[in-house]
Amino acid sequence: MNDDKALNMLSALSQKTRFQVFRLLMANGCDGMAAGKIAENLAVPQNTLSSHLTILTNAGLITMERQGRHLIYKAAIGETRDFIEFLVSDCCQGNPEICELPFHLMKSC
Amino acid sequence: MNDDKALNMLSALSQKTRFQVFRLLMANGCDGMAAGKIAENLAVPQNTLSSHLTILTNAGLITMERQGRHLIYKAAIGETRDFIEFLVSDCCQGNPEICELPFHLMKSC
DNA sequence: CTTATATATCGATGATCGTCGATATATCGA
DNA sequence: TCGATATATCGACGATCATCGATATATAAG
Repeated sequence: MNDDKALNMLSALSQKTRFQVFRLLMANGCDGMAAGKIAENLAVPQNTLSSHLTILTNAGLITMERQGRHLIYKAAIGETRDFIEFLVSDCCQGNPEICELPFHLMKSC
Repeated sequence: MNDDKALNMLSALSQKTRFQVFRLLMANGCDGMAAGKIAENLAVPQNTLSSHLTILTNAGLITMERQGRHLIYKAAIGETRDFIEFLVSDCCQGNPEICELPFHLMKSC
């Protein structure tokens, strides 16, 4: 994790539809969900959603794998954990007394 | 915390200068830093930084208080904790086995 | 091979955003 | 009260972004 990667993730998540996609996939866990199912769930046009999925994938927040004609997207749990750890890491360096930060997050799928 | 508030925070953080400001203030903890000092640290023009500070403040990520001619900005630790908890809260609802999530974050100043 | 399904890419358009010069406001010191 | 310091607001411009119709690609079924 580094500044640029974290910024990409933030910028990917800072859009309503993409945020909803991310949360939907998070809630769906290891099963993932096909692009079409996601579009249906969120009532977003197919091509619009597709470009959002590309952005989330490039940011490393979700992953894609093909299953026949379907593309299954899943939340990238490990990357998300790294991202969040990076987000809060600074509050401890200047003033360690402010934080209690051994937070054990999400196992991978 | 709710979707709109989280989205505002994400969108505030998804810009390089604002991200640097946030991390600088995080590292600076309870002392905070005057607007001018922040601008100097990050080598950003005064008025540009000022608008970024407004955006971060409106998002609830930082706070402002006047000290004489100076405006002291500080990271809003409690709000940040709420934000992060909200970010990862969903990964546990669908599949509680994925997460181990009692993470105790930052005390307030 | 042909048709249907699932999803991506292209291209254009309107909207939002970051930047910065100029200016305004607020506070302090003399 | 006046000048200096600290910071905010305004206005405009160029750049980036989200959306969506149209089209392309890939896979499966018949």
